[in-house]
Amino acid sequence: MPVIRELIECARAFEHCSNEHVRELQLTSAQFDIIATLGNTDGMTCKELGEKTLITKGTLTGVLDRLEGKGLLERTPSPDDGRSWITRLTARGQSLFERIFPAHIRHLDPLFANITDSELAAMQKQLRRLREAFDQHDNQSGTSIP
Amino acid sequence: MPVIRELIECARAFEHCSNEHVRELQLTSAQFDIIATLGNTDGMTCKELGEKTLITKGTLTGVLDRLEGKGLLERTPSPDDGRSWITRLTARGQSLFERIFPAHIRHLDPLFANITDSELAAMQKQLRRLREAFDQHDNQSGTSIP
DNA sequence: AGAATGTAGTTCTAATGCGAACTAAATCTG
DNA sequence: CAGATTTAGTTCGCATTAGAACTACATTCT
Repeated sequence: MPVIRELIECARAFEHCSNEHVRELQLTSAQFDIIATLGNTDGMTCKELGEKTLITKGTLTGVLDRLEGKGLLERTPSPDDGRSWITRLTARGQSLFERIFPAHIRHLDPLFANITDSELAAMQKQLRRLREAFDQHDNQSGTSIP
Repeated sequence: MPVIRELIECARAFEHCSNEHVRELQLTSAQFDIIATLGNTDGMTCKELGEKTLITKGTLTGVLDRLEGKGLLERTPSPDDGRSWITRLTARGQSLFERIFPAHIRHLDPLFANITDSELAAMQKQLRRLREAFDQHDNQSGTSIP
């Protein structure tokens, strides 16, 4: 499965590039991901955050705790749903976001310099297809009820 | 960066598929990876193992410790290099490998059923290109010495 | 309304994961 | 050959990861 190897290496290589820049800001990759997702929004629930950032809910609690500890975000009870919380950036968090997010984009941008948009789009399509095959397989082995 | 998102989702989806099967054998993904890499070999050094499995050396020590604890592998000092160890499967490890490796391949095989070899090859090539862009960027920011 | 079921978040455990500091051995210098 | 620099592997600290069990609130169904 050389594709798989390349897939994983590629994902790691990207994360490494991204990490390198993010670590300078005393943030981890996951923490940056959250800040970037919450930036310029009115906040969202844990569930939404998890879906957008691909962080599992069990992990999310810890990541959010640490960000809350740093004073970068706050959690308020949801008015609509008693089980749920709205997580949003604090003023400090928002200002951090505004400072680092564009810089991060600028940092990553050159990575894609030699690849055209249509190539990227093609890759995305292929990857999606592959992922759907994986997901489908998951469901099949999960649901043995006819 | 929707490609990146797809890339990461795809890698995770695969690992999830793989995990599901491997966990039944009381192994973690990383542990299986080691077993699969050492199977049918005369053993190799930590460094080689790290390169082949993409596991960082710091992590590797722990993974190998646990496998050694299970009696699946053994470490003997390298005759050539006093710093280095040869890690190889024990008889139990080898027999486990022979039992589970083909089964794992059979488990994963259907995932790729709907994708042709040439498509996979094309993806691999694209991913490689992308990864090389990432790696290159790493080196650039790392080495500021001309 | 009341029971069964589902869902949002938290907590827990065990294992990675990464990077940095460390030890010991090897290799490269001069 | 002595000293400086690499390299192999371990150790450490901290954060993340998956997954399962748990709590509390919502929804559904009758």
